[in-house]
Amino acid sequence: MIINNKIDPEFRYKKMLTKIRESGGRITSHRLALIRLLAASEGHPNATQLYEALRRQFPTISLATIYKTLALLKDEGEVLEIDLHNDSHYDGNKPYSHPHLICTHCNRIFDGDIISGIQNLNQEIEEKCNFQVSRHQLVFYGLCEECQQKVS
Amino acid sequence: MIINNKIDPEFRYKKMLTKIRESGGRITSHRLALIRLLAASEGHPNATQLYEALRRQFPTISLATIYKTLALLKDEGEVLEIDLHNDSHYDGNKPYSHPHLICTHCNRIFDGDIISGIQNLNQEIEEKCNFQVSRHQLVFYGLCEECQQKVS
DNA sequence: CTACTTGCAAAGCCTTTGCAAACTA
DNA sequence: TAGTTTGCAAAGGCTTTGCAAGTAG
Repeated sequence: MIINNKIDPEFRYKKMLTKIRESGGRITSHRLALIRLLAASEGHPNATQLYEALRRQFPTISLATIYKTLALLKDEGEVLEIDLHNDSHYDGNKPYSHPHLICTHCNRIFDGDIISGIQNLNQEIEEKCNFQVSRHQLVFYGLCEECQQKVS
Repeated sequence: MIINNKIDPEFRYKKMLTKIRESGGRITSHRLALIRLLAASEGHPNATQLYEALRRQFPTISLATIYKTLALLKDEGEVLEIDLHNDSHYDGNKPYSHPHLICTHCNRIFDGDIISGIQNLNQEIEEKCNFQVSRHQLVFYGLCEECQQKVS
């Protein structure tokens, strides 16, 4: 089910459709297409990027629909919102808390869920701070491999 | 210089004033008062909270002035902006990247800079992802000690 | 006196909301 | 057909900006 540090988009696609149906939601062509994009979440798009991508195939689709469907999937726990400065990005491929690495040069967002130290961190926080962690948002800013060479 | 996991507010106060002077900025009564609040950053206030606090003593102060001074101090590296969902909070006491713990029940923001695992995390990211970390924003959501008892 | 800072109001951005028309099941 | 979803436009909330008046140095 896991391919190259990425969950099988087809699996995520079906899971999201099922969740919507189970909650009494309806499947429209716009939702189908949006969910297909979110299932892969290639590049961790924001609402506008999803909108632009879908507009080619569905010229009448609106940003409001994107936001409404994103809110629905967030409520169902099927999409993770990555809150950046006045610019939310979305991950429907791995909708659980995991670190992200953001390149300050090319602005790409990378998954950092290979990092193993998080579990220890949560435990350390519970022990030292008596704070019971339920979720997190960890963002590391810096230079990705490609940009390190360009900049240096 | 460090008191109870907090840097001496007086030290921070003087440091910020010096930085502003050095960059050709002027010291006004409003800036003095704002910097005094930021030096302690008790409770990690946002712009509106700083505004409300200062308005008692300076009825004519404006939100714009708060934002402009915050921007100035951010540029100088003397204030850390904590980017939360449509709501930035500020820390002028410890203006460097450090973790924050946010209680989802009482909404208080705690410093998590006692956590030692961060260094290892940065190193793990550089090794495994070939990503050169320059700064980070780590936010853990959950229940603080007091609220764990209230909720349970 | 000169240059910087202030307050006000307006504008910007992203996101949400209200509502009639369109559509799914 | 009944209830949900859509697009549009307007509204919301936070933050930034333009500019004339005020102030620090």
